[in-house]
Amino acid sequence: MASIGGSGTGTTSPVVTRFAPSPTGYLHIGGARTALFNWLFARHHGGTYLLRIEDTDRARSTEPAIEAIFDGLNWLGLGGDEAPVFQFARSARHAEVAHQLLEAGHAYRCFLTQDELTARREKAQAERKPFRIDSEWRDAGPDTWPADVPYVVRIKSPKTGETTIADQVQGNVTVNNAELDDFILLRSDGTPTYMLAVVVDDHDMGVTHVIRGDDHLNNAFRQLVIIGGLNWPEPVYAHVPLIHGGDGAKLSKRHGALGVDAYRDELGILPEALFNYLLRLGWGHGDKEEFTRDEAVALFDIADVGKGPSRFDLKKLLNMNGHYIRAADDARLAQIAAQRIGPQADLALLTSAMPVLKTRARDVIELADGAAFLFKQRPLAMTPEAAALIDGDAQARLTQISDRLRSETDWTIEALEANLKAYAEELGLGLGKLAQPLRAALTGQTTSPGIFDVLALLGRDESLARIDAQTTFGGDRN
RNA sequence: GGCCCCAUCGUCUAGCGGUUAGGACGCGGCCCUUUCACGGCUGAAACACGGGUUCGAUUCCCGUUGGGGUCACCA
Repeated sequence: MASIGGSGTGTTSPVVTRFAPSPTGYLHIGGARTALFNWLFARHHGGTYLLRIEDTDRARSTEPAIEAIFDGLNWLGLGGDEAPVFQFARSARHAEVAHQLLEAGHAYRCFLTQDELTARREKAQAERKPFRIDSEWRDAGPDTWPADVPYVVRIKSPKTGETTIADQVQGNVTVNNAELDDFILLRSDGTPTYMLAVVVDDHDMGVTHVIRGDDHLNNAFRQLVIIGGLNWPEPVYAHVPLIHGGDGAKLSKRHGALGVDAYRDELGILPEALFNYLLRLGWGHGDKEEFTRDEAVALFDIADVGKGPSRFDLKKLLNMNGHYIRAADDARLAQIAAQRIGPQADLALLTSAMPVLKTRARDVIELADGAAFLFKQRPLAMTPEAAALIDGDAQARLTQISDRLRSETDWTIEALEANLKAYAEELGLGLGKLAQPLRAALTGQTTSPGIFDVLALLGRDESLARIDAQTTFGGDRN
């Protein structure tokens, strides 16, 4: 085990990481990657990976969002090692810690109202001066406290000196303590703020490594003030860069930031493909592009994560998805495709067709579309291009083909191929002249798996029936 | 605007003082071929700029430019 001990204790404690989403929406792609990195880091070090739902914002947290997050996480195989912690349920403990800080003199009651604060903020802005809360209540004694007036509890941030964090991804980051304000720990209604809750929960959950989005880097300094006041050990921090959209702008909900459920349901992505893609976004290991879960666990190191934000590239995800589709088990793919095709999808047929279907699909949608011809009802609906292929000449040949195939006793790919190639030779034509009209008759489309595969898959009776339906006999030869 | 962070092909990245700057996606060409794919081969494509340090900078330092993050009784 690596000796990346927390800066608090000298001994190496078992690694504990956590993914702590707030359930105000689905699990988005950035969150999924943060979860992945936490999971990978914990696994790599033989540690524990925990989940915490930060549902203290009662107005915005919803039950469906919580379910969507668990659903997405489980789909990716990133469920927590223990039952998830719900932050809101722990508010009493958060308040208890705030009072501990109050008694130790590291926090104070502040009676400034929101209106007063807003006024001061606006004044500072008007004077183009940076605004920093400077509450006169910071050092006020109990004798000056107004009675029956609500107050908030603020932390006493240091006003001098500087703090540096040895961030595992960003390196050493230093900030002047003067930049830190006396932020709120407990609101005037007594509820804890995020800043307090995170620190308390991480401590109580035994979190040793905090791996989260870059947008929390500034918060880490504030959280350190609380940790210092409590004399708790500091966790190791690793702030990973955010993921941007293809245009470089922050990936937001209206900017192509889909929930992972959309990648599965609407884009037809396989979980192992998304896992691999997310892993490669911001992290690399030489020239290696594909990683199994085990390889990822063995090779992953949070220190190797890039410091700059990366852009999300759907084309590459799709390409990777194609790789995983080709590598996936046929029965499993048949199962997935069948859900999209409908009740008429025959699993056995679908499974046997999968080898020739999956090289032609980058996602599950294409896979299902490519399989659709297998289950079409006669007479087949023709695409305009396919219909155009069946002209008078083609119909005549189709009739000939029907006759030849009808007397074919060996309905195998090899025999069928030999048969039709011989016919093409007799006619002095390329196989393509025969294959395209045949493909149109058999599938109603101009593209499909190899024509002999199609013939074999459809079987003698169905093949002949589909061909005859397109000849001059109009399918009525019997 | 203050503070913090970042910077290699269009994109994801390898590189960790001396390389023809490598791979992948995408793009072009060729091959395979009954269509479409897959696959194989191949081509174009990058060290943001300016100063240093050094015998030598993509690599180390500073600045500029550009991009991002953050500044709530949200999380």
